[in-house]
Amino acid sequence: MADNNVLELNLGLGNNNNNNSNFFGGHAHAVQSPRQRCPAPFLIKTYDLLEEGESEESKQIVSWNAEGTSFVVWSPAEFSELTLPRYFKHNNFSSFIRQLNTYGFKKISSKRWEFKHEKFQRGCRSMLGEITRKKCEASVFPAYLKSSSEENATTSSTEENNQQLLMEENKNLKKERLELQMQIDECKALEMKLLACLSQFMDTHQSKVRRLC
Amino acid sequence: MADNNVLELNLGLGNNNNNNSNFFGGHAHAVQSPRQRCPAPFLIKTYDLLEEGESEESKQIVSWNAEGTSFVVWSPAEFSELTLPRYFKHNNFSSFIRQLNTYGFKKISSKRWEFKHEKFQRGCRSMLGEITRKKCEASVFPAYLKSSSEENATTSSTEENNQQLLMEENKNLKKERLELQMQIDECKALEMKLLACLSQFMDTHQSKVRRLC
DNA sequence: GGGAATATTCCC
DNA sequence: GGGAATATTCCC
Repeated sequence: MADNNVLELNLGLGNNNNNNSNFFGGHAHAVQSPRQRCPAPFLIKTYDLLEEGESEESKQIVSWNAEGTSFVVWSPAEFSELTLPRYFKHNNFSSFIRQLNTYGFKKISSKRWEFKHEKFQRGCRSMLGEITRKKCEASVFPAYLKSSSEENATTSSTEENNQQLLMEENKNLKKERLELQMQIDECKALEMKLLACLSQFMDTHQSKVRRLC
Repeated sequence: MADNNVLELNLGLGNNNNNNSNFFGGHAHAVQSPRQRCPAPFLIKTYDLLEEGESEESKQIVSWNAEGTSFVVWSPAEFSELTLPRYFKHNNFSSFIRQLNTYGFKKISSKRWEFKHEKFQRGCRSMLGEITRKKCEASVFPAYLKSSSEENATTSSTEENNQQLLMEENKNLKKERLELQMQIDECKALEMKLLACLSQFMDTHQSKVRRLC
């Protein structure tokens, strides 16, 4: 067990940095409070990759837009071949896009590979912590309760409403769990009785037959 | 959308093969019938890596045991540095171990890094399809509920944090409900069998006694 | 775009 | 060893 760690190599061979947690002294998955978290590795890497691209040549591959409110991948081919593997464990443009979608970025041009997220802007590294991964759950919230845009300021009434519904459902689920558990206990008790009955019956039968013979 | 594919590069740059699905013409996550599936990429790579190691030098790094019923990583350091990155997207021995555990391999020696799985044996590539990933069964309460005081959340995010915890707990409760329901179904089925058994036994007994009297 | 599977990481 | 988060892949 402890041996694993001894044997682990940190060669830092190349195309990625495995030491994200070192930088932020935190655990990527500690507690998921939506604000003020250390940003996800993906966001930091993407931000770094844009910051690094201050030379003219790299700007032809990927860069912020003029205002620094979105970014453009000018050359997806070079970006995939040269940039991605230096930051990630792959060179697939579509995997990069998948991550952008996961974190709520929007493609804002049909002509260019231009992506935007309210909290992802040049010079605002500290805002990255406010970008959260989309949850895959969603079944908890009825669709009609969801606000139309995720970027909206949270209307407190909706939120309270949601919370109340959640607590209600939660309470019911716990009650149901208790009932199910009791059902199981009953089932098991009955099972025992049946088995006892069967075994007793077999004994009786045996001796009765023996007596009769 | 379709453009993504056009723009994707398959450079085969180096440390990994992204084209598993090509070999098997199947989808890694198609239908999960327990038998006769195309094996998980991890299993194929690990098997390949052992098959490749027929030269004497690579046998000093990793090899099957004498009977071909388990395998040994003789040199974890070289294995991590040289072998792993040629098959996987990392060079961490512990990540490799994590995968072995996920697929149900057992460490069978305290002195060596020797691992065994009933369905993972030399010359039996076709058995790999019978090895399945372990399912992750979640406990109802998220781990982070156990530690009482977490990082100091701001008053505004406390509520959101709360909500997230609620959603998490909710999700887990639903999962547990399903499991309990299944337990009950099993219980009931067993009950039926026992009752049938009992009644049949009584019939037999009755007629036997009647005949004897 | 996003659902869902597998892979990798990090922690206990 | 395994839980759980993030990353990567593959498919619709």
